[in-house]
Amino acid sequence: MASKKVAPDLDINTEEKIKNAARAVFHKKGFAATRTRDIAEEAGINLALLNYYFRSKEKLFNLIMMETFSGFIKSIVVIFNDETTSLENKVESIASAYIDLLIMEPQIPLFIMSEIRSHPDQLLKTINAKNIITNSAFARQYQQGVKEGKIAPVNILHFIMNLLGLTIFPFIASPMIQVIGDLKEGQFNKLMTERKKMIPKWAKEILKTK
Amino acid sequence: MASKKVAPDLDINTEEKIKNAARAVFHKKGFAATRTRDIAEEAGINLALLNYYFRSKEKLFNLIMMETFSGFIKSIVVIFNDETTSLENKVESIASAYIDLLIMEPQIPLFIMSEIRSHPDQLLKTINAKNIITNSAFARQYQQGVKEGKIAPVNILHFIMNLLGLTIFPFIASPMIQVIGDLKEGQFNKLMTERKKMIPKWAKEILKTK
DNA sequence: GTCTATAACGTGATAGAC
DNA sequence: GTCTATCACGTTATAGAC
Repeated sequence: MASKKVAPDLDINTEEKIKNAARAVFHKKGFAATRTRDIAEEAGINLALLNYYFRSKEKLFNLIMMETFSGFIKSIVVIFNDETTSLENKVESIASAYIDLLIMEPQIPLFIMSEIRSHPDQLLKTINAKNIITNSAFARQYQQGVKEGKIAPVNILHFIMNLLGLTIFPFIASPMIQVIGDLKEGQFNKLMTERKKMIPKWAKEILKTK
Repeated sequence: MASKKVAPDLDINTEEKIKNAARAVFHKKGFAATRTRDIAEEAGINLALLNYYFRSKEKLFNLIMMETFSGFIKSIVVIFNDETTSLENKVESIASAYIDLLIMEPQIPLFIMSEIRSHPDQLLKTINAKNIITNSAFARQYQQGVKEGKIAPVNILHFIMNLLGLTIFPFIASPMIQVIGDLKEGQFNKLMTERKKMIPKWAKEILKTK
């Protein structure tokens, strides 16, 4: 039995090689700026093979987009719907999970936000809208906190925007941040790691602010 | 003398008409997904005219990119370097100025962040790096606050990321926010307007949090 | 300055040999 | 399944008439 390979796709099948290459290139350049030839080259295969396996650039893109987007959303949904954790716990988990993910794959948020601009439907299919939020344990705990006077009576959407903004925005703006802060290799990720501990503290104060 | 027109470009010259159309289309779709024909059509002129005035798609894009980006940055720089206002004042001004701007032109942040991904040099030319931050009145006031124990000793970059994240991120993620929140026409902007008052309060708490 | 027509090129996709 | 060669098409850019 072959050993699990973490590193490059040496002995995995061609279909997987193409998908991995497509993911990398699409994430980096977006749909419109990506040429199928780029993907083929990245995968170390011939252009014709790409169409043999996936029929078209668009079909391949849709596949990658769906996988990336649902993976990105799933993290939130799972954490938000955990009945066994406190609101504070959920905030910590979100910050921690996303920062870990985004240190590994920093292009994901910009990729998703950019492509949604041109394929807005993709989004609506994958998410089943308000239910995710309206019916989550997270929302119930938030409203409960408001009722008990522990949380300021502010629209929960503000808090969600705040939490995601604090967590995700730095990765979207990283080229600007790195220039503004004159950061060297690795310093950016060090800052992001610091934020895993800071964001829950900031969020806690935000929750109390009227 | 002709009266100032806020609305459509009826009697302005062709060059300006093309630039306005190019700005609109590039902002919406990005460089790669934009076809020069789209711009020509939007401008109500012929495709050949575009090349007559601007030589190439890329030259036209660079022009728009420079204008958009420097306009976007200038707001920060001016506010950050005002010696006559307090730190708190500056936070209010940033939130207020950017939210007003982004309600009018919500595509700007995503446009800038996306295009910097492919043209990272453009950025470095326009910003003269660390000086903007390191030498600003804002930075001095921040360090002063830390020294006096009024502000928690946290890297100023964190605070900048927080402030911009709270202000700008909702516009970048607006399609997602609108679905998650099941928002109707206009409700999103109403939320953003609320944030003009809330962000300074949240920022104030964040500044104190160790 | 503005248009129509077209050249020149890049890219997605397929035919067909192996 | 994989490759080379090529087609078909869309897009940028220009030539040339008005």
